Amino acid sequence: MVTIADVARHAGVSSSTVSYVLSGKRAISEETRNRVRNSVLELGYHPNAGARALAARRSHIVALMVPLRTDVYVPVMMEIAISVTMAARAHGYDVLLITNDEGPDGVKRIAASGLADGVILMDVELDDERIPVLQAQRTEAALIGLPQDTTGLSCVDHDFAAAGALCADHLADLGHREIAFIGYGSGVYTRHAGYAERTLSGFRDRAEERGLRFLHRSCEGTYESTAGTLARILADRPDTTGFVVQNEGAIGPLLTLLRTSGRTVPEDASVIALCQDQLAEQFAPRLTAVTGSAQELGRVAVEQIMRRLGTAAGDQPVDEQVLLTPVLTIRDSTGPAPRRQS
Amino acid sequence: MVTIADVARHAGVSSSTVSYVLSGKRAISEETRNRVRNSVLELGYHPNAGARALAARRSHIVALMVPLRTDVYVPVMMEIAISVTMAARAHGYDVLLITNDEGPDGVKRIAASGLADGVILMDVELDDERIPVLQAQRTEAALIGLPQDTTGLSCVDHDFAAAGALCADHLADLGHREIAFIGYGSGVYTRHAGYAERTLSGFRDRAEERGLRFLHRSCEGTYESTAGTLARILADRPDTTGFVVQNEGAIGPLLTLLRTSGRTVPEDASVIALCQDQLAEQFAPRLTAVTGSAQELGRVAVEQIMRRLGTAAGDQPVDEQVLLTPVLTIRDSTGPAPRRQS
DNA sequence: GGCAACTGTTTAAGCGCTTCGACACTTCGA
DNA sequence: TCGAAGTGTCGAAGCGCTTAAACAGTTGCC
Repeated sequence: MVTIADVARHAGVSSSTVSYVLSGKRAISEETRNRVRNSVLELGYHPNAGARALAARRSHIVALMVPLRTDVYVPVMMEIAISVTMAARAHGYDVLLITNDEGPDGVKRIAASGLADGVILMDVELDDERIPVLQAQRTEAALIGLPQDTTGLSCVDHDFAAAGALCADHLADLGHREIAFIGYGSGVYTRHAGYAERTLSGFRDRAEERGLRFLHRSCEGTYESTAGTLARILADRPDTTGFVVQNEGAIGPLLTLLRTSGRTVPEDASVIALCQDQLAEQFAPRLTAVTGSAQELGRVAVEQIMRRLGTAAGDQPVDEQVLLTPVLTIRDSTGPAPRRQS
Repeated sequence: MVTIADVARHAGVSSSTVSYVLSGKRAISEETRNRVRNSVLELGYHPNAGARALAARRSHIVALMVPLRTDVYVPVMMEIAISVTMAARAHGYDVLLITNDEGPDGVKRIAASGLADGVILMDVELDDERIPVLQAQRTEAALIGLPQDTTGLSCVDHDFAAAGALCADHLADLGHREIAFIGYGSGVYTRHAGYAERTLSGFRDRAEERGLRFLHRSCEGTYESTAGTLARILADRPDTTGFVVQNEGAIGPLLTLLRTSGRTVPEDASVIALCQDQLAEQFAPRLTAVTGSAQELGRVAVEQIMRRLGTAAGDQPVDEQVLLTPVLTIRDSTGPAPRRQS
C-alpha cells in the first residue's frame, strides 16, 4: 500500500506538502507541485479514504436512499441513481446506496457514523419521518420530492402540477371535451404521494379552466385492472375521447383495449402519457407524452447538497425548492377530437 | 458527536473494553457487556466510520459497479442493486455505487484508497478489462456474469444455456416444429455479451436435439424493429408457430403484430419470453416465461464476497462459479401447435 | 541596513478507533 | 501450597491523513 509518506519521500518533501499539493489549500511552488504530482502518478498513490475522512472530518461520500416500493417506475429510479452517482463523482464524491427498509434509523446511522457527509432522499413523502432525524443530526440533505413543510430544506422535483396542466391544455387545444385521467393504484393516493396528487390537481385545475369534463380513475397497472378501469370509464362517460395515463403499466393494456373495443388512436381517441420519452417511443402509435428529465433531478439534487456542504457551518442555511418544467412531446397518439356523433 | 471515549466514561470502563464489547473479539463479563450496551444505546453512539476503517483496515463497504448501458432490462439492474444492498447490510456492510463510466480506473481508485473492501461487478464481459486490475490490487471481488477465464474468481449468473434449452423443450413438447428466436439488438452479439450467446446456444443445442427447425433474428426492441424482424421471419418461414423472445422491448410489439397479422396467441402461435415474471404478467395474454431471480443473483454475489473477505489473506482463494437454475412458468401464451394446414 | 510582510515548507498534534501486550485476579491440578 | 492456566480489563501504540502553527528564506520599503 502506497501512503502519503511514500510519496513525500519519493518527491523529497514532507508529507504535509504532498497533502497541500493534493488539496490545493496552500500555495506551493510550481516546481514542487510538479515533482509531487509526478511521484503520485509514478507510485499510483490514492489517499486512504478512512484516514482522510478521519482527519478532515469529511468522508466525501453522499448517501442516496432509494425506496423499496415499486409503484414508481423502476427505470426512473435507476436513472436518478446513476445521474446522482456521476454528478457526485464530478465533485469528488462517491455515493453510498441505502434502502428505505432501514427507514429513519438508516439515516441516523449514516449521519452519526460520519459515513456520509450528506444524504439525498428519494421518494419523499409529504410528512416524511426521515426529515426530523436529518435535522436532529444536523446532516445536510437534498430531497427528491416535495414534503409538506420545506423550511430549511433543499428540494427538487418535477413540476407535476404543470405536467398535469400541460396534458389538459393539449387535449383541450385539440378540441376534446370529455377526458379520463387514469392514475396510479389507489394505494398511491391513500398514502398521499405528492407527485400523484399534484399531477392530478394540476390537471384538474386546468381542465376546469378550460371547461373540460373529466373523470379520475385509479388503476393498478395490470392488464385486468386497466380493463376494469376502462370499462367503467366508458360506461360512465361513453363520449370520452381523451385519455391521460400516469401509470406506466397501464399504457400497453390501454392501447390494446382501445383497439379491441374498435377505437383507433388517434382518430377516435387521443392518449397522452405521463412517462419517459424512451417508453413513449416504444408503443404503436408512438405516444404523445409529458416528461421531465430524471437525470436532471439527480443532477440538481447533487448540486444542492454540494452547495450546502460548501457553506460554512455558521452560514445561513440555503433552502431552495426547484421544480423542473415538464416538456410536452407531441407524437402520434393524440389528434383532433372526432366530431360529435350525437 | 459521541465517541467511544464518551461511552467508556459513561459506562465506567476503558474505551478498549467498549470496542471489545462491540466487536465481540474478546471475552467480556456479562455485567460489563450490559453496562456498555446500555451506554451505547443511551448516548446513541455510532462508531465513526473513518476511524474504524483506518484502525481496522477494513471499511465495511463493498462497491457495486453498475453498467451504464441500457440494453439490459433496467428494472433487473435495480433489483440486483437493492438485493445486494440489503444482503450486504445483513453482514454489517454498506454498498458504494459506482458506474462503469469510470471503467477499470474506478476499480483501481476504490481498491487503492481502501474505500471498499471488495467489489461486485455487474454486467461482466467475456474478456473484462476490470478483472486484471482487481487481481493486481488484490481486491476481493464477486462477478455477476461469467467471464471467459474464471480461475481464482467468484462468479454468479443465471444459467442462460439452461434457460434457452427450457424454451426449446417447452415448445417441442407442445408439438411446435418451426421456431423463431427473437434476440437482442445486434450490438449485444457483436460485443459477445455472454448471456445473449449462452441463451442462444443453449436454445440451439436443445432445438437441434429435439429436431426443431429454428431461426435466430436480432431485434433492437422498438416497435419498428420488431415489425421488420417479424416480417422477415414470416417471409422466410411462414410455418413458424413458436416464438422465443429475449428482448423485453420486443414483447409488446410482437404480441400486437401477431394479433394484427391475424394470428391468435396461443391458438395460432405460441410465445415464450425470457423475462421477469412481473413483466410477463403484464401482457395479455399473460406470458409463459423462463426466469431467474435477480434478487438471488445479488444475494449470492454478496455471500461470495463475504466468504472471500472472511478468509485470512494466506488461505487458499475460494473460487466458485454458481449458475442459478432458471424456472419455466407456464401461462397463457403457449399452447399446442396448430395442426398443419398443408 | 534593518524590519515587516510575504512565500513556501516543515513540524507536530491530533482525528476516533482497533488491537497487542500487560496486568490483576481467579481457578485448578499436582 | 504453589505455579500454571484462564478470565476480564486496561494502557498505549499506531492506522494514514489534515491542518494549525512555526519556521526559514526572500523581497520590499523606509
